[in-house]
Amino acid sequence: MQRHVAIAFFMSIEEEIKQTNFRNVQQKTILNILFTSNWIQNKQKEFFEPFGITGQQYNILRILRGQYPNQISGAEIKNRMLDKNSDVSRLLDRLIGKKLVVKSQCPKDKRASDISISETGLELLQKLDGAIDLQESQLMALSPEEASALSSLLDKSRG
Amino acid sequence: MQRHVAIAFFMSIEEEIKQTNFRNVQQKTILNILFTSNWIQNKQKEFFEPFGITGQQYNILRILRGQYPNQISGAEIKNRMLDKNSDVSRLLDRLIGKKLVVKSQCPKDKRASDISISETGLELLQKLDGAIDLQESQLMALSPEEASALSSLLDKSRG
DNA sequence: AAAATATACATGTTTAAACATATATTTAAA
DNA sequence: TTTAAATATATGTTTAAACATGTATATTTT
Repeated sequence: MQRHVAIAFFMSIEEEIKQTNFRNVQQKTILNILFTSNWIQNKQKEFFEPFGITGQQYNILRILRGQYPNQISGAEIKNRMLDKNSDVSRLLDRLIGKKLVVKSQCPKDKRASDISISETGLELLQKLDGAIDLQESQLMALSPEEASALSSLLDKSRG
Repeated sequence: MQRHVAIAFFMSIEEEIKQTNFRNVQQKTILNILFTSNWIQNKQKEFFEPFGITGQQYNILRILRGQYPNQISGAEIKNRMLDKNSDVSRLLDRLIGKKLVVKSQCPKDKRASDISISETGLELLQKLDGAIDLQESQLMALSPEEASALSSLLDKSRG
């Protein structure tokens, strides 16, 4: 049997924000979540830049592909978004401008709109898929078990 | 001996963003970090609003108090911030406008500035301290051990 | 059915974030 | 020592976030 030793180097939150005194471990953890979120968003911005979309726009495309070929309303998109404050109306305008999304009035409820991802949008996502998996595995340097534990703790933390 | 049973209800990330199919657990965890960060920031915004400051401004005041009575440069503040893209120059302008921060030219390096928290700023933080502890313990509904495990996993995830 | 209320979305306005560029000063190189 | 490169910060400009308000349609109440 062969033994494998993985040595990983990473910076603690203390090093990242040069702070060692926290009021308590809960505060430190809150700062760590905010810091890590910014860190992920910066990596994503870099990644998406050559494709001409933002992380938030990708988020919407991903939601729409999940429903494809069904259409959903703007309100439903908002419900599913990571940032519940998003200005969905104008985010969609930009995606429609890029021909990645199509919108029509909902016949059953004329206030609402039927939104779906376009062929062009699907093609873009398809082109991104492989790269995304790679990028995400690099972004999240944890084993499946560790990632799962992290996700559960986050769920619980929002109690 | 008495037994205590704590029953906590919380929503999983699947429920929060109404998505059950993730490409892998790493992707789910990334989305959970981004979602939880937004969630925290929304709670913080609500909390800080009556005090007339934003979460980012509080972050700077906290950094400056950590150095008090020493002064630090704008660049050093940036190094210690959660969001390394912050526009420190104009964030400081706003804090100076509120008389919470004072700035002078650094005599040793005339390019740089010496920044410190004002008496008014210290008083504001002092007024906030108790409320912050309470708010943070509510924001982070985890035991010290769980919070610590969460923070460690976040550190490791940025490998 | 009429009036009141709620909902889905759009849009106007104010504020701040993002990004590039400019300026002064300091440090390093030729 | 003059020039070049780097650093600290300020500022101009473009873009998007935040917040309020408006408009049309739907639902509920009386």
